[in-house]
Amino acid sequence: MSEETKSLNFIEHIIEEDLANGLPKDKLRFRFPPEPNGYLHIGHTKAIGISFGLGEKYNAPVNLRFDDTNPSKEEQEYVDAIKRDIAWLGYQWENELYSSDYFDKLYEWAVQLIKDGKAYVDSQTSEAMAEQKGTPTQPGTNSPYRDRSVEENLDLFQRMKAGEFPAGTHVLRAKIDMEDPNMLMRDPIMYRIMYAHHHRTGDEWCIYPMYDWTHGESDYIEQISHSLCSLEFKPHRKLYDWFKDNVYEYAKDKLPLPPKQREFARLNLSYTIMSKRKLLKLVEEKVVSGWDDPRMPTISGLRRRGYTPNSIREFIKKVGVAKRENVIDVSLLEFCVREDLNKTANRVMAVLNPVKVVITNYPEDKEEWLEAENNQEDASAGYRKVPFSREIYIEKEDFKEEAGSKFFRLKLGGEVRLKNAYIIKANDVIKDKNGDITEIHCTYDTDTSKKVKGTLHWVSIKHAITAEIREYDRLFMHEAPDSDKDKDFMEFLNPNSLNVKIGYLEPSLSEAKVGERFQFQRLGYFVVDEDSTSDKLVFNKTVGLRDSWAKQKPKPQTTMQAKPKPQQQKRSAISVIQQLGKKYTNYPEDKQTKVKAEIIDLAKEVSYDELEPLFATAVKKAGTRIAVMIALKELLKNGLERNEAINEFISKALEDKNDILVAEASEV
RNA sequence: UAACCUGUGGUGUAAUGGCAGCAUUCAAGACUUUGAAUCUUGAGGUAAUGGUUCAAAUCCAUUCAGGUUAUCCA
Repeated sequence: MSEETKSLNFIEHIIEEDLANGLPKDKLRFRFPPEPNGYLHIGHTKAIGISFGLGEKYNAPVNLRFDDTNPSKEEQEYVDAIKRDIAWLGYQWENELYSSDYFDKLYEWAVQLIKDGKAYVDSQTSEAMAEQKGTPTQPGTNSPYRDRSVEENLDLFQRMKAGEFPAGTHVLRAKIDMEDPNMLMRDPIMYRIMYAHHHRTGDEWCIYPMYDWTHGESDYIEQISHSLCSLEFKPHRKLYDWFKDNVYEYAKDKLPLPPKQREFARLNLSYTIMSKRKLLKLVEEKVVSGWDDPRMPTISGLRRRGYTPNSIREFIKKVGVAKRENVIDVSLLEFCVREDLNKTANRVMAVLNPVKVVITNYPEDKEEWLEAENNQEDASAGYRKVPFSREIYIEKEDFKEEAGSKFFRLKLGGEVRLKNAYIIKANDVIKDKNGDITEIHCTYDTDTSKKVKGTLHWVSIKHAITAEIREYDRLFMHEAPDSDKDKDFMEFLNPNSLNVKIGYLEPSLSEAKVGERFQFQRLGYFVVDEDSTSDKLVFNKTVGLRDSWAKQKPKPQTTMQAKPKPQQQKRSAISVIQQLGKKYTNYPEDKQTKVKAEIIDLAKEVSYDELEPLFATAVKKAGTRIAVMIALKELLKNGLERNEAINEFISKALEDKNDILVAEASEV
């Protein structure tokens, strides 16, 4: 067997084990089963990435199955949007399927279960049934209809299907166990009566199967080998298996592979929400412009924001798969787009907060078209020309009349390089009556070989084109907006999540097309929004560049006072000694020598009061005792007086069965 | 407080009993016609306590903490 050096996640381990136990590789089959009741968001991408990723890894088919068993919530619009988003991410499904395709088969199996005495029609109100259900701590009680005869059940179920009863009057239940500690096993409902138009089956059905009855059986019909879902479905597994085991008896000849449900932790992203219901609320209350608002965590929102499919797939890969609750920092997502866009986005110059610069020694009617590299990360991206003239804009932030040596940008009397152009020196400023700077007067120097610390981006005023620039901040000001028990997530909305301004861009951008991505040098990545028209460009800011300068100065009026990172405290010397000790006996000799020296060094910072409690360390923990002994020796050497406790600790150590400990102790 | 699940640097994820890695984040430096990128270096971790073992993040026990499950939703 070839040694797999790459690390596997727990699902891959399960699959490898199944393969090792004889599951043929060509039987591997996965599925992604969204309900078409909303748009896909970044959280779904994890599930998509897992199942489709496994498909790619094992060269196995992955079905796209719409779980459409509740016609009151589902719409074709969502089906279309989901397909578009998955395709955009670059995944290919084997078959496009619908749970509703299996309504006939499910009905047939339900009848079979009734015949076998494993399902019955209950005719109580939902309140009465809830009452009998019990609680997690109290067992439930049987329905009075539980022991109806097979004939009666068959008759009623058939009439339910035929539309003879109003909604809510009857349900079909599986007959399992009302006392099962797992609430889902207490005679779960399999069918309810619902007179609703289904986006695919129309008015053909008036009874609809419930999730638990549908999902596992759909997996089974499609011969899915591993059915992967999020952790919240863990309690459903027992029921999933119950249905599967029973149905297997009816169909095993034609459908030999019983699927296996496994659960992983869903993705949570800091400063955002993932609940479809809550996202819908943002749309309905017009907090955002729609499902594809660039601030939304939906795939369509991220797409419009300028994220690339690649960056999202990379993000999902980095996030990994496990079973513990997690909150992923948005900075990881941002890292992933920057990494991708850095390699692919062409650089251009744009000024968003302009101040005018007049180059006094540059002729008024002169203009030059200078060569600029499109992307130094990609030699094939080529060059373009940018116009230079006597009057240009630079960013207000890039000029100060006076500043310290840490300020690399333009200041009076200082020199700075203009990207792709010349070196200029600021000589004078002109101010209006409010004292605001209206013009900076500079002189230029054609010798571009000299070294200057700062480089600024700029645009020629005469040639600049304007565009609407939409800058976004996070939608919520709380790290976990929907986790607060007392406050509604809407209270954490950031009132300044959208900032619209006019930007001045180099003229080459007049050719830019919707969806095209650029790096505005020194500012960030921007994408042409679909709101652009032939005479007005609109750009969305995808993400800023990393800015280690901004971190050094106190943040100006940011609305979003980013929470200071919890200090990564240095650990105390004693706890480090303790930790080093734990493994001591485990190390090879040369490492022991190194660790010992380290402990001796650390012991200089340790007081006797810190050390003494560790004398009581369990006898078995020889390593820790050795470390304590080494530290103690160092303390004694530095003048610590011996006392009762020390003597006892040493004499006990001398009798220990661990040779290293004895050796250390005897040196005292 | 019934059942089930989960605890590894700030965050995420590896290590199936054998020297706790990787990524991100943060910090310092080098380089730089983007205070970007790149490169170098550093900081930071096995929830606690016992036990089994030559050897424990890993196995056992106890404790602690967090989560999930009670819709004719999925």
